[in-house]
Amino acid sequence: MSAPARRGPARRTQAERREQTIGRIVDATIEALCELGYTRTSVSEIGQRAGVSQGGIFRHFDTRLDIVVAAAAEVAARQLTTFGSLLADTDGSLRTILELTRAATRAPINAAWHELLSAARTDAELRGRMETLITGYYAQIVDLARAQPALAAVPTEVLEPLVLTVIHAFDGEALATVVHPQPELDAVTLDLLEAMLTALLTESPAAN
Amino acid sequence: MSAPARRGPARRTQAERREQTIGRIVDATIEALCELGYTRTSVSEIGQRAGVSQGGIFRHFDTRLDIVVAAAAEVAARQLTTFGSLLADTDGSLRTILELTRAATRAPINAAWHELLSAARTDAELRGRMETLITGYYAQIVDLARAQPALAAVPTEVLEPLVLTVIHAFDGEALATVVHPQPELDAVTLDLLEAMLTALLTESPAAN
DNA sequence: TAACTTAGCGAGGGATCGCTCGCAATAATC
DNA sequence: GATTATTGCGAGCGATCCCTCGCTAAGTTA
Repeated sequence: MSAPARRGPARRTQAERREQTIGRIVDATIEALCELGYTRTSVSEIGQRAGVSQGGIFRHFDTRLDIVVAAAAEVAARQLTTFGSLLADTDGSLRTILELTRAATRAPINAAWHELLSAARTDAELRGRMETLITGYYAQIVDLARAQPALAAVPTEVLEPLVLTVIHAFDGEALATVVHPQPELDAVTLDLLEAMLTALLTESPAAN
Repeated sequence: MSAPARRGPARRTQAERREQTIGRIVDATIEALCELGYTRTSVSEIGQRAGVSQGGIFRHFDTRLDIVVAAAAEVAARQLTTFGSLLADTDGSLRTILELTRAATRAPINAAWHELLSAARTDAELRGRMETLITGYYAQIVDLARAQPALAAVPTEVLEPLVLTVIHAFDGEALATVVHPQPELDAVTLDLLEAMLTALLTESPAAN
């Protein structure tokens, strides 16, 4: 009865404890950002969701800002990996790419990203902390697009604005959908985007 | 010396006082939404900008929510009138329409609209109060587009998703620009949108 | 086992939040 | 001019915010 037959959570090293707790805190932060928005994602709210006391959180993060910045990095990383793997498992048709992109922008986790972007507009400190992250995020998205055969006909210099514009369109759509859903237009909009892109690609594949 | 030679603000009726104060409060709210964002637009912040004490504001609005809802209505109305008059004073070319639309979405006042939309996502009460307003707002925007000769070739049933998608693209662009500005892409993006739309219109003006 | 470091807890500080309420000033009514 | 209604003020209430700090628990090192 004195051997390692102990009840409660299994014995963990300090590094494991720390890593797991930080993981729970970041997960909880993303969750709260999605459900409650940026400002209502308070430290105590995060703590309740993560199963960590308010004070305990500050053992791993100096300020609330550090927490949300870590959450932002995690959101970007997850979006890139999930979107990348989804993209690899399908036919590379333009239609499929558009559908996956819309699904990614409407995913709950992307709402957390929107919250952070929106908050960064009026929060100079958050904006500064997110700048390089956002630059890398967009760059990797464009890289993913560049590897798609369906977009091979797009001139290099217009690929970036094209990809970003499509994403912006879906992002704006996702934001508007929450307050003003129009499910009957979803299919039409996707047809429209596909038609516009194919028309653009078949008309002047190299020039302009 | 007893005649109406009185110093200070001119004599106003109660209706005038009320109307002017409410106007200053709404203006201050829009201003604060642009500069500080939704949650930092506190009642005392609004009061300072409007020159009204915190308690005085509650003579005209029962809750903070009522204030921001009034501001939302004012923003929508202003955007519609200014955009409509700008549109009437120019050639109705597709390029000009796109440029005006981008300018409207990047205007400071539109940031207030974005703040309200974003906040409405996680604030059920605000969302409920803004629903009809947003529906009417979008409907009037589509009506403006429907009156444009440059878009006469667009089939009626695809005009709405087309207009909304372009606006969403500009909205998303405006949001991203704050944290990740790419001024060198602005012109290219506009060229791209114009090319996509003209390609769509010239290719299949009636079918599909 | 003893000494030490790290992880976690929760009460409390200082600040701000939305909102209430008694009071003063202005306008309307008699 | 006297009375009443409206507008405006600002101290104060309860709640919540981020963060600090003294403390215990868990893991590490000797």
